[in-house]
Amino acid sequence: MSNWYPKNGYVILHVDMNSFYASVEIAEDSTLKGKPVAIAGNPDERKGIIVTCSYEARSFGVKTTMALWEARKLCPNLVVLKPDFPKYREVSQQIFKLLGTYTPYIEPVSIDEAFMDITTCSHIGSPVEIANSIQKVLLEKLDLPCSIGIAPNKFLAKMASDMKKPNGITILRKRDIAAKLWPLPIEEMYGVGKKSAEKLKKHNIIYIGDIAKAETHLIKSLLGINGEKLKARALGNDPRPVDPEKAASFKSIGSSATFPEDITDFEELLIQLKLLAQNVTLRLERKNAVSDTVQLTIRYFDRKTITRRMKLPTYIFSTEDIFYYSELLLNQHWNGSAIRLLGITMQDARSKDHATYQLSFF
DNA sequence: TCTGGGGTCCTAGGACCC
DNA sequence: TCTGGGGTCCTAGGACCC
Repeated sequence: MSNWYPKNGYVILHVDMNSFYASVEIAEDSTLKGKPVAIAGNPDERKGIIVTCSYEARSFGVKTTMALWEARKLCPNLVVLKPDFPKYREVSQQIFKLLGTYTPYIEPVSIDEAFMDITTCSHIGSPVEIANSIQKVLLEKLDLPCSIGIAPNKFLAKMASDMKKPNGITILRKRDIAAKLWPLPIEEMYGVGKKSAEKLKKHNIIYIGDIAKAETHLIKSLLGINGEKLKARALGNDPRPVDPEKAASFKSIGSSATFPEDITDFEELLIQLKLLAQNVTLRLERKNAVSDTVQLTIRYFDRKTITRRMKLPTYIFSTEDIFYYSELLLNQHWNGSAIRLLGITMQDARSKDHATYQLSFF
């Protein structure tokens, strides 16, 4: 059993850190161990929400995206911390470095998640032995727990890592699908959100197994191309390779902010817009990127949200340029109502090196 | 006392060209 | 003398994920 390696297939791991931000804080401050800990954006603001929380906090019913005041009501002793993203990014790098000692075929999915293709790692050990070793190393060196899924493709590995938390290792072979995957409600399937679940339920598609068995034309008419993909995955098929190149790639880079109070004053909006432009510049610099499409997001007091974008004839990257064009967009499209959130996103971003030809015309 | 911030991918309509 | 079909670019918005 522990020597499971398919003759003509891949072995993919999905490594998922458990309540990552909270775990990083607890690893750093041992007095937090065993306490209900939550990371919340704007801990002092009324609009703060729970970003992550420890399993102790979860036992009180505290959940991700829950309003902070609501979480405090459920768990009066909740320890609430501000997120420290630079710290999490750094720990994340240490994690990926450790994962890199097993194989170079690693695709980071987010700050705390990665796929690993260990098909050619049989000299290190069986998949389960490798997963055990990874868990042990991350726990010993960084004091961080993770769950790992082992499967013949990315989708199944992802679903598997979700099945045992925290500290789980789950194998999901093709032959396990009917017993382990199909009984799950569709909401738990990666790629099925609230909207899709609603549509599917109207047609009596309740469990992942129902997606697998559904007529292709039905699922396609309901969800389009994504529906076809979902059906294939529910049947255990996912051709996507683990792509280490993805780590360095990017398509858009942006920054947005929800204000403590809605803003109606134009001068105040400009001040906020400038701050966003500065932030976007920093992010572009970090990736050595430029872009020729500026997108402004406006969320009004009633949460109605619009996006307006502008394609430019040249690449830009300076705060001045980004501010100039986003102000233009704001001027053109603001309807005058109170604004709750502003965001600037540079679309179609690319590395400066790839864009030097166009830039050289300046 | 409602609901953050960072992204990706897909769709769909209109303009324009051949 | 009533109107094809394909391709690409641009824009806006929706769904989803962590």
